[in-house]
This record gives sequence, C-alpha cells and structure tokens, in this order.
Amino acid sequence: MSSTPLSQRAVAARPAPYLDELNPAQREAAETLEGPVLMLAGAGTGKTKALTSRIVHLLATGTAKPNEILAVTFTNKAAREMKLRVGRTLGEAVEGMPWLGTFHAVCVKLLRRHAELADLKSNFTILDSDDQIRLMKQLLAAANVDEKRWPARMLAGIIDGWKNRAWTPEQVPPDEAKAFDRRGVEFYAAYQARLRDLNAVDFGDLLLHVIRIFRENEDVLAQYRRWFRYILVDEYQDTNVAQYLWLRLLAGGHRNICCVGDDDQSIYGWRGAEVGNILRFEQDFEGAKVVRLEQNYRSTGHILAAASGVIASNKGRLGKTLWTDGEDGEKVRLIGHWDGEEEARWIGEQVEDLQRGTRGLDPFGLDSMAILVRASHQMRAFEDRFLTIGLPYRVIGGPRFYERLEIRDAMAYFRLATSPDDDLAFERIVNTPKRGLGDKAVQTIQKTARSNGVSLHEGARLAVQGQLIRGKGAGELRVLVEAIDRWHGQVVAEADTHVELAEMILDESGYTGMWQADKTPEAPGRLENLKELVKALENFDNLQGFLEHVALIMDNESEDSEEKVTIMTLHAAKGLEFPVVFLPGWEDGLFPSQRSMDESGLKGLEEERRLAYVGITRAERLCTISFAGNRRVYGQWQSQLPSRFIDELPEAHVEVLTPPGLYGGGYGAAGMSASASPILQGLAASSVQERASRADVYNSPGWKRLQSRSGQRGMAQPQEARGITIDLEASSSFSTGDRVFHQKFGYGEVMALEGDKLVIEFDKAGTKNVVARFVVQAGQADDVPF
DNA sequence: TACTACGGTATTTTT
DNA sequence: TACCGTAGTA
Repeated sequence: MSSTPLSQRAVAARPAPYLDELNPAQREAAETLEGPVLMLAGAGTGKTKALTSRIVHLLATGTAKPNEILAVTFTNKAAREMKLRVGRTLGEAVEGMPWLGTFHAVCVKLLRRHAELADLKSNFTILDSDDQIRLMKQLLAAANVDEKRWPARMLAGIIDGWKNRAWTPEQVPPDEAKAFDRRGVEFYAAYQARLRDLNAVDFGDLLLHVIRIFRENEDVLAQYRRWFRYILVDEYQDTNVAQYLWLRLLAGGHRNICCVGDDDQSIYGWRGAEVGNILRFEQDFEGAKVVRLEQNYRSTGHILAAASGVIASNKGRLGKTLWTDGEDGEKVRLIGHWDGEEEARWIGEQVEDLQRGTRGLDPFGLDSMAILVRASHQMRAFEDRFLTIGLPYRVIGGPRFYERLEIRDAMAYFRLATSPDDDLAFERIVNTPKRGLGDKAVQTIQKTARSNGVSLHEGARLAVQGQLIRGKGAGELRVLVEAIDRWHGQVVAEADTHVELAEMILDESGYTGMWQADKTPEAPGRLENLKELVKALENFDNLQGFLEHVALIMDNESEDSEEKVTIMTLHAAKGLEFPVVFLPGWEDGLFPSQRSMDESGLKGLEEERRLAYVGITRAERLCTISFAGNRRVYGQWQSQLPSRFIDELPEAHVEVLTPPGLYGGGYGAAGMSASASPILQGLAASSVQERASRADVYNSPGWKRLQSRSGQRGMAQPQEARGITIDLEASSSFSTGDRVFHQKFGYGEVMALEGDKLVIEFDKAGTKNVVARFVVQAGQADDVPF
C-alpha cells in the first residue's frame, strides 16, 4: 500500500497546499519519501518547515499512519514545535504522533516495554547527572579513592563519554581504559552493577539498553523495523555514536530514513556529538539522496556573507552556499573596546538607542535583541551594567528549574511517596530538613539495609526498631519512616488528589517549614519555586505521571511577558533568531576558547569557528561583533588580542566602528595594532589608532600567534621589536627594574618584557600583564597619555 | 552534628 | 576575583 508510484499519484490527485509553500529544495526533501535522504539545511533555510511538511506529506498521502513514523529530536522544545506544526498544517485532524519525541523519550518508551530484556523492572527510575554523581561518590568512597585527586565528576564525565560511544565496560579499548587512575573501567562496571541493583538507568543507558535489546533480540528489532516504516532525525550533526547505532539498527531494513542537519552548526562535539555521522551519511546509506537547503530566509545579505566568510576557513565541510534574495541590509558592525566593562557599557547604550529607534532604523523592541556570549561568566558584566542603567534583561541558561536544590529535594519526597524503595531519594532527604541524622546514622541505616537485603527505607525502620540509632535522631527517623508509609498509602489509595498530597508531603516533612524558617535572602525565592512546582502538578493526573515527565523534561520555559533583552550563551542560541544580535568578547583565548584549542587542537578550533557561524547567523538585521583589549580573567587583568575569527570576516561586509571618546574609548589596545586583518588595519589608520599601530613584524599572523603564546609564558621580547617600540613611543621604552606608573594600578616595577606587554609588579595591585602603552616611567606621571 | 575557613579551580550542557 | 567543596574545629 505504500509503493512509491501510488503515494505520488495520491499527491498529484490531491490539493496539497503545504507543498506549494515550499521552495524547490524544501519540496524535494518533503516529497522524496522512500530511501535514505540527507537534508543539509543551512541556518535559517526553513528546515523545520521542510521536516514538518515531510511528515504531513507522509500522512496526507496515506503513505504512513501516525504511529508508523519515528521522528527524533534532541530537545523537548524541538519535539513540541514539530508536533505543533504538524498538527497545524494538518488542521489538527490527526491524533498525536506517539513516536515523535526526543531520543531519550522514545528510548524510555521502548525500554519500559522491554525492561526485562535489559535486566530491569519496567518501573525503573531515570537518574539525572546529579544522582549519577552522588552515586559515584559513594562508589569512590567505598573504594577509598582520594576524592581530591580523582573527583566523582571526572569519573562521571569519562563514563558518559564511553556511553556516548556505546562502549560497555568490556568494550572500552585498552588505552582508554587507563583513564581515571587506571581504574576507570572497574568503576564503570561497578557503577552499572549498582544501577541494576537500584533498578535505575542514567541518560546514556536509555540508548545503550535499547541498542543491546535490539542486538540480542532479533525478533524485537524486526518488530520495530516493521513498525517504524519511516524515520526522521532532526539535528543529525549532533548525534553521538550510540544514537547513530540506534538509528542504523532501526533503519537497517527499509532504509527509509531522513536525516536533517547542518555540519556547519555542529557545536556539541565536546559532548560526544560526531560530525562524522553527517559527513559519512552517503557512505552509510548508499544511494542516499542529498538535498541542500541553501536559500536563507532569516538574515540580510551582509550578515549571511560575513557568516559564510568565517565558516569558509573550516576544512572537511559538506559545503553549502547560503543565499538570500532579500536586501543586503546593514553591514556587520565591528568595534573594539578598552575593556570588558566598556564593552558592556557601549552595548547597553546601543540597546537603548535601538530601542528608541535612532540610527535611521525603526525602533526595535527589547525582545528582538540578544547578546550572545561564549562563556557564561561574560554575562556578569552585562548584568551589572544593565542593572545599573535599569535595562530589563533576561538570562537564558543557568540552573534550570528542575535542577534547583529545593525542587530536587521536593521531588525526592514525591519519589519516596510513589516508590518508598527509592534509595537515592531517601538518602537525599533523610536529613533535609535537619533531623539530627549525620553521617554515622546514615551509615547505620545503610548497613542495616544491606545486611537485611532491603531498601534504605526498610533499613531505617529496622534500625529504629532495633535501637541501632539513638537519641534525637531516632525519634525523628521513626517519624520519617512512618510518614513515608503513610504518603505511599495515600498514593496507592488515591485518597486525595495528587496536588493536595504533594502539599501535604512538603508540609508534613517539614520541608516547607525549613525554608520558611530560613532567613537568607534566597529563601523566599525557593518557597516561590516550590509553589510553582505544586502548580505544575496540576497538569498531570497523578504523581507518577509527573515524575516520569520530569525525569526527561528538564527544560524551563518561564513565560514572562515583559520586554527584555536576552543574554545567553552561543550554545543556547542555536536554533533561535533575533533581529538584533550582539556578539561580544571576540578575543583569542576567550573566543576561540583557549581550552577547546588546547584540548582538541584543530578540531576544537573548527568547532569554535562553527560557534562563530552559529552566532552570526542568529541575526536577522543587525549583527555587532565586539572585543575588548583588556579583560579581567579570574581577577587578573589580561590584555587580549582580537579573535582570529575577526581576521576571517570578509571586509566588504563589515563596517568598523570607532569607539566613542578619544582615549578612554579604547582602541582595542594591543591586538588592534598587532592584527594582520585589513579590517583592523583600516581601523588602525584612523587618528588614535595610528599611535597604536606597529611596524610590519607585528602585522604578520605568525607574530600575532607567537605573541599571544609568549604573553603567557614570559618569552623575551626580540631586540628589533623593542627598537620599534622606542621609535613609536619615544617617551616610553622600558627595561626590567624600571619604576612605572599605570592609571589603574598605580606604581610598580617592571619585572619582564613580553612583546608589547610588560609584566609589572604593582605596589598595590599585584603582578599584572599590561600593555606598554598604558604605562609611563614613574616620575613622568604628568605625561600619562590619558 | 554544624559551622567556618581555607584552598583549589575556573567553557560550552539538548536529555 | 568568586565560588564550591572539603576538612578541621567547636
């Protein structure tokens, strides 16, 4: 019933308005239903539209029924969005698609059905990373491992990495197995054993268990291959090895798989994503049809060209040429600042200007503006600044609702009420609020539980009965144990509504009281969150349903209506778009991040570059890149070089802005002068910058790199470079031992010379790296150039 | 058992 | 610099 000709006849016969809205490439992607398809969808090219149209097409032509389509995404948000749009296009006529969801949500469903094949009970609990680390801490403590040298976090990271690559403990290759003091695999195995005992899985296991079930049970796999006749995968460039294997298993029969992605937007390599998956698609699925979506509907011509220019430096791309038939718009704006605070101040002003509608542009609402940073610590400068000028902002990211301490505590209580044997939950809250049960008491409970082969909850009961725990704690523990029994009874009996029950639990446990009694400033907020949690319960039929939901849905869309500027990381911005985008902190070491280059070399640099590409392509109409010459890094002032990505911006699409103010406005300090970029040279030619510019030695990229490295390590400054410094700054050549004065740091002594930077031990401010230009010989303070 | 002081460390984080 | 986590102490 699903032969190709038939389904296509059906299309021809029926009016299909959703297809008319597509451009030729999108349409091809939506209509090629049989066989493997790779949809290479550049930023802003209508990927979701094509994808949802494809689903609609499958349904509308009768090619597939809703339950025959497996559609996987990475985020709940993406899944929601897709569901919504399918429903809307179809006119809500179709019942929901049961297999449209995140990889994890789909796996949970599968695993619940076949839990016994993975040695689990179908009511297994799903641990989040917090539980995971807690568990590992226990394992490490039991093995007498020094937590200082070998932290549980590290182990968790290593094991996660292995799971991302679909390695069971036995499959970890020997050289990898040496990780974690040569005991990584040992702890991995122990951890898995512990999870089995707890009837629990972590996120990685959701995939791995299902893969194992498929591999070991041909009949099960065959059943799902028959079942899922059409497979769609969103953000394919972000899949890890485990997800890839999972997909290959399921698509293995019919090969009706359509993967959508953009290799240029692969920014989660550090989390196990394998760009190789998308790059290899055509080999993996022979005869695959590759469709490129290249018409961009989001950004203006200049923005698109700037982004394309940057990403062009990456090797091994599948290659796309984004184009638009829209207007060129404003050029991407580039500006350097004296330091990070100055940058924040300037951006704050820009936001206000744009809001008022200066610059000959229509006013932009605050909602349409975003500041995208590389690392979350950069947010602080903006928050500080916006707070002082009273500019409303919203920070995306940070601790999510369900990750908050009080929410997790409350959830642990709920978990105990539904399943009293949940040891991790029990452990979490035995002494929260304080019940006088310390380490020793908990150990006694654990020992009792273990020797009797029961849960901690039962162990606690036995310990109380056997008077193994004495004093104040004993009474409190008895109360807790009995309370858990009672709550559980209520859950089973369904005596009260779950919302009332939840309130009762939080009340009787003393948890609410604990925060009410707390007079620290954050207590009211926490109570507020608890209220919100209870409110969220109303959307579910019972506690179990809620807990199940929460285990996989850790997102937190707080809908507030007030107009605000958005501040978030580049990673968090993927998939979003804003009319106005600010990209601050484009400085070598910060962006691209030194760490990612150190850890992953060229691969890391290329991922950073993709991040730059993602950043620029978020902008619809106005994109402003900025950098600061000086930045405080961990309390130390450091002079910064403009990002190498700035050199890669195509000149024709960039407008270099001159910072306001003569001297104080800053001119990008060291980096500006050292840059080989024509863009920055153009800038350097303007009045103030002239003084900062250097002879050609400084203008070679090689020197720039050298300089940025030597800056950290105290490499001696070459003789000729010093000569140049003297020429340009007649009054200020330095040698070690000189007494100098700096506007910000006061008096100090020159300890070393590094390129155009000096290492100075200031009398008050400590040792700093500062640019020679901003320092004068002591006693010449009157000549300070600012 | 609970508080304080110190030291080590410091990206990005869909589930 | 600022936080978190651990260890030491009351």
